Amino acid sequence: MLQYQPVPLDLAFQALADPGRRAMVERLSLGPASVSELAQPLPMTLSAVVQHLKILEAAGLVKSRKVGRVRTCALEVEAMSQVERWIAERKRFWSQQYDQLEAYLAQTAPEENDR
Amino acid sequence: MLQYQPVPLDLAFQALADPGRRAMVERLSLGPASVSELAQPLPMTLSAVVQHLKILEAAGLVKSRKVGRVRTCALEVEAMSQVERWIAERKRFWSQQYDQLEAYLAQTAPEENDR
DNA sequence: TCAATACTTAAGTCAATGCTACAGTATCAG
DNA sequence: CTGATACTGTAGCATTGACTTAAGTATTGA
Repeated sequence: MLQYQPVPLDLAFQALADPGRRAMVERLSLGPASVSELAQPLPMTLSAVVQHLKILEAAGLVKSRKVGRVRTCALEVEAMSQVERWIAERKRFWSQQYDQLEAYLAQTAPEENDR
Repeated sequence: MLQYQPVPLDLAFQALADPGRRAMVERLSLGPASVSELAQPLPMTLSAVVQHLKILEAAGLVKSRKVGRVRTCALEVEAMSQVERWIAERKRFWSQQYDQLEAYLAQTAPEENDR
């Protein structure tokens, strides 16, 4: 548990940017599934699902194993946690104020406006 | 505090997928900044930064106000929280097991392997 | 052994993205 | 009033991304 050199969480954010991929993650959050099971509710070919799966795996968000002709996939919770942590840390700093923008502007110039 | 009609977090995830945009968010997590301040450390034109800013604002992650000729930007913590929450909820379900994939496979077929 | 199942891989297409250049438009300071 | 400052907006362009179709390769059940 020394250091996660975590495939820069760049890949994770990029992977989660796609709605189809997020749908796959949602499905996997309920438990492992085969590629076909992942594909079944999605409006795209199996081929496309396999491609998305590769992206999720490259991002470390999903892991899979093939047994016989079936590939079973599962969520990698740790990668999810990394993303979660990044957000939590950005929030920590300035998150006290109800509305930081107004507060900041009021502090320097009183009563000015534009958008 | 009735209901956040939250600009589908699709936009938020998409916005955070870009490294430049995440850099802007990181900067803003330290406190409000002008457009030029946001642009200064980034290897792109001001014009590009403004475009990224629009995407962040459309996603609800950033808010801005123009006073005089300076536009001041700040993080919208609530939108960040929504993203955080989505991840937390996906993690909740199956996250107990150390390695859910192996556990699941072991449960159905013992000792088989491929990748 | 043979057909069906469950992926896999490779092209190829088409739209969305991330930039840059360039041309403004409002302030602001002197 | 003038030149600098701080954006703003629009084209144009080179990539990247999300799919599809088509052609496999293992596995499995009868």
